[in-house]
Amino acid sequence: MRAPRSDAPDLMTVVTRFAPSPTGLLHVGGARTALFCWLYARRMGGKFILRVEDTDRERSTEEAVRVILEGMAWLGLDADEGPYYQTERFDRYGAVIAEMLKAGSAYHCYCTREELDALRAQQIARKEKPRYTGICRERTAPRPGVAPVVRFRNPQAGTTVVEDLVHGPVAFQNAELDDLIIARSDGTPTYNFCVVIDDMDMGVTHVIRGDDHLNNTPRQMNMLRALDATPPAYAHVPMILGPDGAKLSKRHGAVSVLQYEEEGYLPDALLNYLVRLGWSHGDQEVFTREEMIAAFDIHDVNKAASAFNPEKLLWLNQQHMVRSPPRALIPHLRAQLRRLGTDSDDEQLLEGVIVAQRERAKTLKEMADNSRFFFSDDIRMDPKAVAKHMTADGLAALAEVRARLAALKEWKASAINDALNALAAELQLGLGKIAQPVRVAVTGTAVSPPIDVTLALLGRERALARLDAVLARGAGSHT
RNA sequence: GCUCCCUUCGUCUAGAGGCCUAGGACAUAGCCCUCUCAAGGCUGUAACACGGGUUCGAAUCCCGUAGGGAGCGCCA
Repeated sequence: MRAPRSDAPDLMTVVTRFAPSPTGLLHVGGARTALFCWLYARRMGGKFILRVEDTDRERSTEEAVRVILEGMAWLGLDADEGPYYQTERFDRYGAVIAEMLKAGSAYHCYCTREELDALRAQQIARKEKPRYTGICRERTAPRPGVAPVVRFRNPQAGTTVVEDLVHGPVAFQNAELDDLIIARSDGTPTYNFCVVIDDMDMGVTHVIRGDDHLNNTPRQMNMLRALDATPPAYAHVPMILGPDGAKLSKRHGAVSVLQYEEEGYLPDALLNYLVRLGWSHGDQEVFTREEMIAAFDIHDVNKAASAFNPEKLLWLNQQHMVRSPPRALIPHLRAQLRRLGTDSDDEQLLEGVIVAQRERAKTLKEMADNSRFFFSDDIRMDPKAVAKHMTADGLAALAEVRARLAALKEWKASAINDALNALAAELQLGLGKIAQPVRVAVTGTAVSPPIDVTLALLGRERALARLDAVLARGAGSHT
């Protein structure tokens, strides 16, 4: 019944845990809390536990559990233990409650919901803090016809100080804390109690969680002390606000982290963004996973809430795309291509496209969008680009380009570049006068990677075929 | 209402009494580079919430004020 940790205080290895309740999605706020827990455990060579807080059977769903697990997996936040489920530990909670009842640190309360509601209403009317006044604290006899709840007997005097790792010491008067319910009238244990028992049983040394739990902490510490256990270290990290500084909403980030996968973000980029929200390491902005682990310290986390900035996330995502080995991006690009109804298993082409496009796209989705013409011959011609560049002059240049390119011995970017430049010089035109019609002809748009690179990647056959198609059409329209 | 928390450029942050004429990054403006679009380089605009103290000296320490947030459930 003791916290394992207190048996071996000298073997104080760090144990953290992420404990989401499966009543909603894993959004960026939760993901950041999970990240901090994970990072701190990794940094300290400790253990990271995943625990699902599903005591509220009404609101918990299996779907939510799945989404949370998938989100954690996508982010690469691997747990050393778990997932544990609180619903599988009800026997244990029941045993502890029985013990506390016997020891007198908990008691039965026979007040009905109606009575409690009325009490609360009165207190609010009197502009008092709504709280349980301890009506049943000294009651010894049961009240017929009422199934009791169990309340924790909180100390009424003194002060409880939370030595918070991010906030510093925070003092609470015990008199401000009322006797919270630890078991409902149907016997099921409540959240604040389960957390305490789980953290104790699992040997959690560092509770890293959202700011919103700071007020719960003194009660949890008091329960731990009533159980003769030493409270863990606490770190309450601030919440994430929407870009407008208001509470995070669906519009801007209160969506599943898996949404970011769909939109073409790299997990490491999202993690990088999240870790820099409320934490910094000198002037460094871009971190690999390893660098984050090496540099992270929970003590350096800021106290203030911070606003989510999608633009910076975008920038970071590009930084990560540019810095990671191109081949590593292949599966990601292919996943996005499939969403567009194409695909390719030509690794050389894929890698070439990634290198050519990574500086021109903020996300992999955008990269795929901009790269369709590399993978599908069914290209859409942008009417504006056609109107602007497929002029009589443009078509004339195109015909000449076609001839020169067809004569090329070697189909590679440098040779193509030389040929185009030579032609431009001969015709006394800027390279743009030639490159743009070619670009429109082979890509359908006025925007693409450098024309030599684009043609080289496309390959001789496909490039010439596309030029021919446009020339045929162009000739037709002039007759 | 009560308790607790928070407050540096638009945003993320650096800053632990003199190094601050407040630094970096995103965004933004201009210039350079340039076959398009980007990327990149350079330059610029832009902040210590307010008021009192303490001190030779305060973004940094103390006290108030204002504004924001959280908690106060048989929710988690």
